[in-house]
Amino acid sequence: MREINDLPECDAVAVHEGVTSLAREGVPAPDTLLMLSEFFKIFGDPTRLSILFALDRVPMCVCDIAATLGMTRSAVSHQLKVLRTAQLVSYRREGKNVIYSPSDDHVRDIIEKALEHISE
Amino acid sequence: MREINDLPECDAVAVHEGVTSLAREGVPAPDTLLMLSEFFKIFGDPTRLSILFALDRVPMCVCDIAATLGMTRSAVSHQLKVLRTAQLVSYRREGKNVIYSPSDDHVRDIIEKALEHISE
DNA sequence: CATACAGTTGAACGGTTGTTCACTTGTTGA
DNA sequence: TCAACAAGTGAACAACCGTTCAACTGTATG
Repeated sequence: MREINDLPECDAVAVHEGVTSLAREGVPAPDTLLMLSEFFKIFGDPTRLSILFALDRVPMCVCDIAATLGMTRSAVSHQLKVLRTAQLVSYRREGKNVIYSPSDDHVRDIIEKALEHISE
Repeated sequence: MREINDLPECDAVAVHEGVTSLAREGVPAPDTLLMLSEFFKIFGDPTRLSILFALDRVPMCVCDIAATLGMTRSAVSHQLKVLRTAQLVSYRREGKNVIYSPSDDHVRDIIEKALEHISE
C-alpha cells in the first residue's frame, strides 16, 4: 500500500520512505531562498568582488576605483549601484566626488570563509 | 607636477594621492577572484540552494530531490552536476539510485552568515 | 554663466545560465 | 535478454547579466 509521501515520478517506497517530507522541513520558504540567492549572486562577479576588496583597504571615489581596477567609470558606477542597493557599501558626497566605503562587517567573514573553501 | 599614480581618466591628484596603489594591494589575483566568484555563483540560484538545504537534512536520490522540490529529474540532475563539480555534494550509487549528500561543512557556515545578513 | 570634470543612467549588445525536451546510459528483476 | 525505471546528457530556447556607448545631472572653478 502506498504512503502519503509517494509520488508518481519516483516509486521509491521501499527505499526511501517518508524522506521527502523530512527534507522539505529543511528547505526555507521560497522568498527566503530568493533573498539568499540574490545576496550570493552579488558576490558571484569578479568585478564586484574586486570593488569590495579594494574599498575594504581604503574608501575611494568612483574615479579611483575605476583607475584601481582598470575599468570605465560607467561600469564601476553600474556595479556600485548593485552594491548600494544590497547595502554592502555606503557613500558620501565630497565636492565633485562620491566616496564609497564598505558598510558591513559580515561581508569580510563570508568572503574569508569562501576563501578557506577554495584553498583546498 | 603629476605623480606615478595619476591616470588620464581621473585627475584626482590633489584629492586622493596614492590611493589607488594602496587599494590594489587589497585586491587578490585575477584567478583567485575568478575562483571566488565562481564559488559564490553556485549559491546564487534558489534551486541549488534548496537542494543543499534539503540534502543537509537527509541524503537523497535524484528522484526524491525532484519530488521534494517539485521539479523535473533532469533539472535536478543538471544542477547536481554543478554541485558535484564544485565538490559541494558527494554521491554513491545504490542499485538504480544515486544517493547524494552534502560534502562540506564550510557551506553551512557560509549560508548561515548570509542568513544573518539578510535578516536585517 | 560657462566650462570642465565626477558620477549616474538607459538602451543595446553579446555572453551566460537554468529549464525543458528528447535521447542515451546504466541497473535491476522478470 | 528484455522491460522498466533511475539518472545523466546535449541541444535549444528564453531570461538574465555585465559591459559599452551616449547621453544626462550635479558640483566646483575661472
